[in-house]
Amino acid sequence: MQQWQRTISCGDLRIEHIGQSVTLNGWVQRTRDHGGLLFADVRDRTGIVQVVFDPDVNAAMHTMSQTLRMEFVVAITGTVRHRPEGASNPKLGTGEVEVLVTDAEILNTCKPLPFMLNDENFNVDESVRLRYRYLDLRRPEMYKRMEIRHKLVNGMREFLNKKDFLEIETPILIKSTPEGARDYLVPSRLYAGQFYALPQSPQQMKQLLMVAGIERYYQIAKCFRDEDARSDRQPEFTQLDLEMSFVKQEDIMELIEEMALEVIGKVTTKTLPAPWPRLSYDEAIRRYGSDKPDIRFGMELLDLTETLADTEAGVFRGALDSGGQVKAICIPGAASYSRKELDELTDFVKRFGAKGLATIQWQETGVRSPIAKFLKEEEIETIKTAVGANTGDMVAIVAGDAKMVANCLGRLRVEMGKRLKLADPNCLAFLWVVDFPLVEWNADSNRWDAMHHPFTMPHEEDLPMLETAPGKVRAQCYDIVCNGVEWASGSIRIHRPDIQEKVFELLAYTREQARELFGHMIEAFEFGAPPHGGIAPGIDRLVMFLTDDDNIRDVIAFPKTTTGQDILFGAPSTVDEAQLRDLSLVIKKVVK
RNA sequence: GGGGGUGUAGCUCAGUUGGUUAGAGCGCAGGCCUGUCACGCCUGAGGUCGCGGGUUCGAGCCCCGUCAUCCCCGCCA
Repeated sequence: MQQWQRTISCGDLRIEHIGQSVTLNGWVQRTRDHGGLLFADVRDRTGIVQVVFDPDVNAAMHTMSQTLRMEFVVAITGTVRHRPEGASNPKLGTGEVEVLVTDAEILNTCKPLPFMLNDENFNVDESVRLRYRYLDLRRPEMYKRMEIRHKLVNGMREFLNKKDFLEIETPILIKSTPEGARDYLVPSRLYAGQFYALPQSPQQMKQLLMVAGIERYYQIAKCFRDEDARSDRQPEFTQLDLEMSFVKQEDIMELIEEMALEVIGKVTTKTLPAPWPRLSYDEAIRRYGSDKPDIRFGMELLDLTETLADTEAGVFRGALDSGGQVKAICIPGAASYSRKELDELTDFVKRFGAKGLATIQWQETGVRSPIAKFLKEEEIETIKTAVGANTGDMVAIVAGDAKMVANCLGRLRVEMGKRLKLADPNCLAFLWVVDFPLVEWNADSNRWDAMHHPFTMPHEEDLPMLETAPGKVRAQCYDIVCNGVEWASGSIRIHRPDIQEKVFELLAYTREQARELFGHMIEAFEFGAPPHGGIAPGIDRLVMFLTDDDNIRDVIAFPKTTTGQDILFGAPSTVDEAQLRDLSLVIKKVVK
């Protein structure tokens, strides 16, 4: 074949091309050899089209076609024609037409595959897929994920460029600050015993860019955190990192909401309720038991503390007397749950610190409850009224420390929402969670910890409480949550050295410690730092929302396993002793 | 750091109470077939039952350890 480059993509072929001679490039998805005619499905990234090798048209090509195997790389030249009556394939976009091959060339062969790329019920162990990721990514479902990801990132860039943002790269080798997550460390060759760290986020750099007068910055930023992975968490992930000067919280929130609605709206058919609701942290915890509530369904937490204020039931009395709470969710239709199912739910909440799960089931035949003997009949009725339960429903009650109660019932609510399919899968329910506490008491280390990070600006009107009631100080901090998952986190930063100093003091940093860790930041703020703030939405998670994936690895081209390894490349790996010597690292025992 | 699931052919899986030569579908190899599209039909090759140890006359199956992977808790400012 003289000229093998494509003239059209496989997936684009339609009736309007009938009669044209075309050249296709792609991979052989499958062949169907009928002895005479041989059909082959040719795939490129746009789709699949059937080509026909007919011995009466080109005997040599027909003979050659019998050597074709799955995933051979081919160039096909032929005439587009209508498929015969009754032979069209409605499953393919190109199903009305086919290409009658006049010439063809095998551009490359392919070994027998380690797994089938085109199984209808694709179900291959992930480690096999990752080992051969370049094959896995050939599958149209994977290609679509990469394409959606690209479109989202591209949309964000276009939107922000239009709004006069500058995209600026920040370094990957930076200084380690032992705050928050564990740092990935990179040994320095020139300075024995010293290390760079990979950024957990470009947080400090982008703030310095604001001091530098950039005013509007963004970056599609890789972030690194050396912590254990999860199905929705990788040690290496991507954020849209963004920072603005001379703005207030409201400005950033409006901008990001506008961006998200515009960019996401272009690539999804899911419903995007707008404007996004706003919930204070306190309200989110109170109603949903979580600072990242899924608001696609109700089943909100109900406070029984008042209802049971005078109860003599030991389980509740103890919690109330020690200043705790009694809260509940009402689960519709759960009155029929068996003992086994209830035990399972009890085990579920116990994982999050609950001592137990008190249940009351209102069945047709009467009330069924393991705690009935501790409660007066009218108390059970009061509870029923308080939670609005009907016959057929069940109330699940957790008592104890407020934080634990919220967490347990919040998790139980999400779990039951899943089981009962209460959430609309075609809805992207974004919302803002605002007014986070600035700091949180850490009982283990007996000190206040920053809830967001130590550069977060308190609410102006709460500043006086920094010294008197730090736990009540609200931060100018705002998260975006979607369908129960944290998507973005942002804040207005402290730009005044005096406030920053007070916060460091509150966080129990000595002047020396603060200088040592954040001296460069403190100093920078002394040189005319403008008021500024920003936000950082997660790219991987956004793609997951749109592709309905619950596995973050599926939206990343080359992800790590849950155990932090790269199966394709074999990372991490041991290195030459010479390399270690260069880095002044002596490994006494090589750990596999 | 902890809890749980999985590991048998290239892939997906079955494998009875511990008992002869470990099976199926797909893929692969050879053959037949001119309208299939998960083409069909015939034949064949293909196994360190994750690895190591133990119990037993005998282990894919039971016990101990270990490795890999997945899910979760801790952790993730």
